[in-house]
This record gives sequence, C-alpha cells and structure tokens, in this order.
Amino acid sequence: MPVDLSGDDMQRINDLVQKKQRVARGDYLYRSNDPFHSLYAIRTGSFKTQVLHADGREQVTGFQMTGEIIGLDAISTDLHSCDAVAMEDSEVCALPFNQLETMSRELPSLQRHLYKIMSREIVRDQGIMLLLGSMRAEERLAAFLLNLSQRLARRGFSATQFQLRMSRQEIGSYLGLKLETVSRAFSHFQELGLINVKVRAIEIIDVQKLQAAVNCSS
Amino acid sequence: MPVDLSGDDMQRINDLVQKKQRVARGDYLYRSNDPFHSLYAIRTGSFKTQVLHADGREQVTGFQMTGEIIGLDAISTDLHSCDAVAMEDSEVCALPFNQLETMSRELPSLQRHLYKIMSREIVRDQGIMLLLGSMRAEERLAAFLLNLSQRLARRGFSATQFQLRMSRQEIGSYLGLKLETVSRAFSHFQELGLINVKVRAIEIIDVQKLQAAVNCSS
DNA sequence: CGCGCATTTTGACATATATCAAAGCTCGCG
DNA sequence: CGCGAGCTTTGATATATGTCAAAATGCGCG
Repeated sequence: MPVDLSGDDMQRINDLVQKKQRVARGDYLYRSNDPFHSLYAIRTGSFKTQVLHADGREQVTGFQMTGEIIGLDAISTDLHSCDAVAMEDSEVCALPFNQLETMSRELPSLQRHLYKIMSREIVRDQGIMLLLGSMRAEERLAAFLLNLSQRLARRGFSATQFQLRMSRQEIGSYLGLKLETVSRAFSHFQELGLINVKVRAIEIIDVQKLQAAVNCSS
Repeated sequence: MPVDLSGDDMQRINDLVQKKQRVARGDYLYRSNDPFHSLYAIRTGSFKTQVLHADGREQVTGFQMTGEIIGLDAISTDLHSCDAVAMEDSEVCALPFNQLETMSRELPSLQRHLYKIMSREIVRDQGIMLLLGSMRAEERLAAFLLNLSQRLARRGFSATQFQLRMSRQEIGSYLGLKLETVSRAFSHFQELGLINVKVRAIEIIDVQKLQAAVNCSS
C-alpha cells in the first residue's frame, strides 16, 4: 500500500501487511459467496477473477498482478461476488477489512487511498464495458495487449516482450470472444507485422499500429 | 443517504443534503474530464452515464434513478471519467466529496456506507460484464427489463408496468446491441407473450418466462 | 527423453447480429 | 388539431464471430 506516512503509522500498516499467504497455481484464493473478511494485496504472481452464471457460463472479469488489491466487490454484501484463481504460484497478503476501516478513520491518507482504489476499479470496469459493448474482436485484443504491456512496464518488466499467463480461452472469456476468434486475431496481428506470437510468448513490434487497431479495427 | 444516525450527526448530513439542483432533460450534470468536486444523489428523475471512445462511439454504462449516487468514478483521478445526462427533468443533491471524506472519519457508519456504495457499483459492473461478455441479445434484454422492474418495485412503483425513459438506441448502447436488434427482441418477447410493448410503455406479463429467458435464451 | 494430454492453430461452414432501407408511429409544437 | 421530426418497427441482405472438426504444437510427467 503506497501511502505516504511517517513512523508509527507506517509501523501499523507494516504489521498488518506482514503475514503473507501462498496460493498455488490453479488454487482459489476465494470463491463466490465465501464470507468476506479481508482484501488481498498481491505480492507476487497473478490472479484471474471470474463470475459464474447460473447455467455454468463463466466470465473472466479481470487479470490482476503484483501490487493490485482484490476483493473490493465483497464489501457490499460481506460475501465475495466472484472467484479469484491464481494463474501461477503466488503470494498474497490478507488485509482484514475491519482493521482497514478502523485505521482509515485515523489515517486520512489511508482512507483516501481506499476510496481511490475503489474508484479506480469502477473506472477500469467502465473501460471494459466500452470494450465489450462497442469494440470488434481485433480491437478488443489490441486493447488487451496494450493494457497488459503498460501494466508490465510500470512494474519494471519489458513492455514489448512478455509471457501470457492465461490461455486463449481465458482471454476469450475476458474479451467476450471464443478462443478460436482470439487465436485468429493473434495470427492476423502477426501477419500484419504488429506482433510476434509464439503461443504464449508475445512480442509487440509496432505499438503505434496496435494503438491504431484499437480505434478503427483495420 | 440512508445512514442510521442520531440527532446532531443526522443534522450535519441533512445540512449537506439541503441544496438541491435542477437538471433539465437532456442536460449534462457533468462531462468527462470535468474537475471533480461532488458526488450527486439523485432526488427525482433519472440519468444515463456514458463514456465516449476516441472515434465518437459511445457506450452507455448505466441508467440511474432516484436514490442512487453518481460520480464515484471521479474519485480516482479528480476528473469525471464519464458523462451524466438527465433523461428527464431531474433534481440532484451535490455532496461535496471533501466534506464527505471529513465527516466519514467521524461517522463510522457513513464511512462504511460509502465503502459499500462503491463496492456495490463494482458488483453491478461485474454483472454488466457478464451480460456483455456472455449473453445473447434476447438474454441481455430480458436481464435489462427484470433489473429495471426490480428497481422500480423497490421504489414503490409497479414492477410490471412502466414507461421506459430511454430510447431503443440508448438501450442498445447499454446492452452492446444495435437499436434494430433491441426493437426486434422487444417484438419477439411480445409475440411469445412475455411482455406487452407499446413503444416505451412496457408491461411484463410473464416474469418467470422472462427470467428463464435470461438463462438459456429460448 | 519420449509419451500423452491439453492447448493452440487453422479450415469449412453456420448463425446471430449488424447494416441498409423504407414505412409507420408518436408526440410536441405551432 | 394537424404537421413534421425523430423514433420505432420491419424486411432483405451482409458480415463478424461462433461452431464443429482435425491437425499441429507444446509441456508436464513418468
């Protein structure tokens, strides 16, 4: 939690953040309808969150990586409203929400930080609605790749070369497409020379054209 | 703001909530990139929120009615990230956010309420992602109608007969469909005897079948 | 190191939804 | 109270994406 605090306060947050918890690849950090106790800060690794429809259809609602906070959806009902699954062996830090609530009353910057994190999630969701509601398949994939690239870059990784942690099927679920469509879009981008794809290894060759692909298909 | 408080505290919230503001049908309450000062509680009327894509495409991200709070997305950047447009002559109450922040430090129930409202918005957005990402046209429309029906019922209106405030085009934008598709879905539901449609006047005849339509198209 | 399973790619075809077009309604305004 | 603009409906057709199928590839496990 990158809140700027001094001494004593910082200590309290540190205490809160001590206890790490390991989650193996494929394991659930929480499931829909689990009782809510804590938010989770991802220390290492990555997760996907998904909601399940009555008839078994699933929708991936997000891919989260180091430094991101998950579980915010559960505050509203004290029940988790989605599943969180580790996409690789990961470590998280549980942040008991009632402690956060108490502390945030005394630490204005923590309170503000929580509001901002939640608001940011709402903005992110708006972006996904825009993507799902009004973009075509290749635009969606381009947007997805650019988003991933940015987030990796911010974490000090290469913005142009990376390994996907998720399957075509998971990408498809997130983007509202079938895995075959995702695969074809990858192949097409490669043909166009925008990216190199070797299964899950991605290299972005032409960021500009990829950005252009988000705006007007191609 | 339905927070349970006593005397003095209640008074402070009441003071905050005094100053109503009128917004005429079609007017913008705020626009994307406007500086953020206040959340807005809708007192009467209804709004739509929309985000605009670079190339002019628009996505309606929600329809809000009396009692709902809008503007939460702006907290993250201190800029509004969408437009809010009145769908009919409406009244809102501006809630200056820095005052809310301050008060919420002293009133735990207000703080909790704000967290819950924001979380609820995140859950709502997840539901829309599910809808946009994995439902077919008629399932989307059925889900939309049922949602509207519930929200109206909770406000004391009829759950089975109501007037749509929004055009086919706006519904389409919200549901990720073209207006013609929305219109056809309405007609089809009417043929099936699930609803009566007379342009914007809707009567729900068979709630159960409508619910069934959400699960497995038909 | 190689077998076998899961994932990915690619192709052929099906279909839901979009697009284009025209006609019919409604409702507000004069 | 009737006219006209903007919605809405409906039809015919186009197209993006889904579906089904099979081959290719990669990867974990023994």
